Amino acid sequence: MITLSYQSGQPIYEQIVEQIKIHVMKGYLKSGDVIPSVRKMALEIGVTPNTVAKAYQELERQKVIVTIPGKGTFIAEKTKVSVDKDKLKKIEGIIKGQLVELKLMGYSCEDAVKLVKKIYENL
Amino acid sequence: MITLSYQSGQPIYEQIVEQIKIHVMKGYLKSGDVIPSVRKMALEIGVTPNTVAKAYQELERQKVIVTIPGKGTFIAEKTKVSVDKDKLKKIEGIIKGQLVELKLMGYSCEDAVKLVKKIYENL
Amino acid sequence: MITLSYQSGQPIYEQIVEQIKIHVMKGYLKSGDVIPSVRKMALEIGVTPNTVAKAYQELERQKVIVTIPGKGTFIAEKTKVSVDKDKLKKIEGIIKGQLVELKLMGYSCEDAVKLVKKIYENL
Amino acid sequence: MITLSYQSGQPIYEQIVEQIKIHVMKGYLKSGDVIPSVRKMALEIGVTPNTVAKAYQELERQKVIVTIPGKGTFIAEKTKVSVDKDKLKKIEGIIKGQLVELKLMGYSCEDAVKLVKKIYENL
DNA sequence: GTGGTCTAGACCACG
DNA sequence: GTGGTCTAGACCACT
Repeated sequence: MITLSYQSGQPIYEQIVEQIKIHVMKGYLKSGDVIPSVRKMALEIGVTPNTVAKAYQELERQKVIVTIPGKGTFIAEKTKVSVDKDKLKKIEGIIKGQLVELKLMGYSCEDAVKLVKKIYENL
Repeated sequence: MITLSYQSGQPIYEQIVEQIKIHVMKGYLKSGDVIPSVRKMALEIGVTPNTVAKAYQELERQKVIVTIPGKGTFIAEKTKVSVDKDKLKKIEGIIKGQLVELKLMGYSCEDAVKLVKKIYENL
Repeated sequence: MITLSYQSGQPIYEQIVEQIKIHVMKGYLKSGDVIPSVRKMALEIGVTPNTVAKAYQELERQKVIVTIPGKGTFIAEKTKVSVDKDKLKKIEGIIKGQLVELKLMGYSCEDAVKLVKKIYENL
Repeated sequence: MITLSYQSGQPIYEQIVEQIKIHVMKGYLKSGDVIPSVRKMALEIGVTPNTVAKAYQELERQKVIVTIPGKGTFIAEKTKVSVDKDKLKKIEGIIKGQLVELKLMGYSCEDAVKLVKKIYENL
């Protein structure tokens, strides 16, 4: 369900968050589906429960999942995500940093766009 | 010359590195130009010399600048940057993370591409 | 594990880097082995954690070790080191300087070669 | 007479010292020959007189040259260089460091020896 | 003046 | 617990 990379530099909990979001986006996980408990998930992917808990907290904060105490954790109903200006700015900043690197590596605008398309379509 | 954001979470030294690279890319800084000494720059932007030194060392490692101890620091001659596979993978990973967020915010592939184009052209 | 010389003039962090590389080469440290945390190592050899951290970062840059923040630092899988032309030139320059000294001390080419062989075999 | 590299990392004054020693070794400069004054040399090679002065001081300390106040600076008579144990150890240490790098780059003992021979013969 | 190195101590995110 | 970053201040070698 989740595959982790310890070398990407990306925090483990973020990788969990991101991949669950992707699963939801792709439709592998739908509203109301149960997701494994913190402990089960921790065992499955070989990390400490702490890390999974942190990921779940973040997902809950983003209203992607809901935990019903005593029952379990479920995928939330789809809600329109409001476009948060601050968040968008942050995203742009991060992308900008990566585009700088690409440009220095000789990537033209078209090259970069092609790369982005490839990644997006693979989402 | 350099503007810092203490809220972005991005390390200061990385911000310095990135902005100098951008200045070079935009042509504001050319081969042979002197850049402020570690101390001067530190005073200007209000950080300790150590932090600036770390940024300069990173830039030197990437062959963007050349420092001659006792003389100063200069913009290096342009050299073709070899495409590092690992680095590219890392960049792709980061972009992927941001695209996920964008998609969740309702961005279509075209929207994302448009955003990327806008950012790239502003480089 | 590490023995430092404060008289050689060689930076502490370089000595750490070099000795860990030697340990890896000699097989005392193998892929996957843990090396002491920055703080532990710092205590052991009596320097500040910062200096050890600098050494570790350099080793990571050279792909000798892999560090997983929050978990620890490990010896990386062996990877073929690509021959860097600039680096080779630098090495030749340094060796040249030492050979000049040796020649002035009366060392013939054979003497020098014998010395090099002795050092290499002791690696 | 002297060619400098600002990128080798080797101090300028050391480069001057080394190259003059090489000239002497090769016989281009013989006992009693005059070498340019500090100022002349500084102009010729484009460094500050300070740097040349430092080099000359070092050469004098090593009895390679002698300055006769009011007359000029001359190549000293050849004197047998006594083998200084401390110095030898230092040289070995430096060579060792470079051999580590070479070994990591895949150089065998023979490769290293070949390199050393090439450099020595070019002295 | 320059950059390079080191110390001492702090805060933070991550697991 | 881990490593990453930053500050404040010091000393050194080099130009």
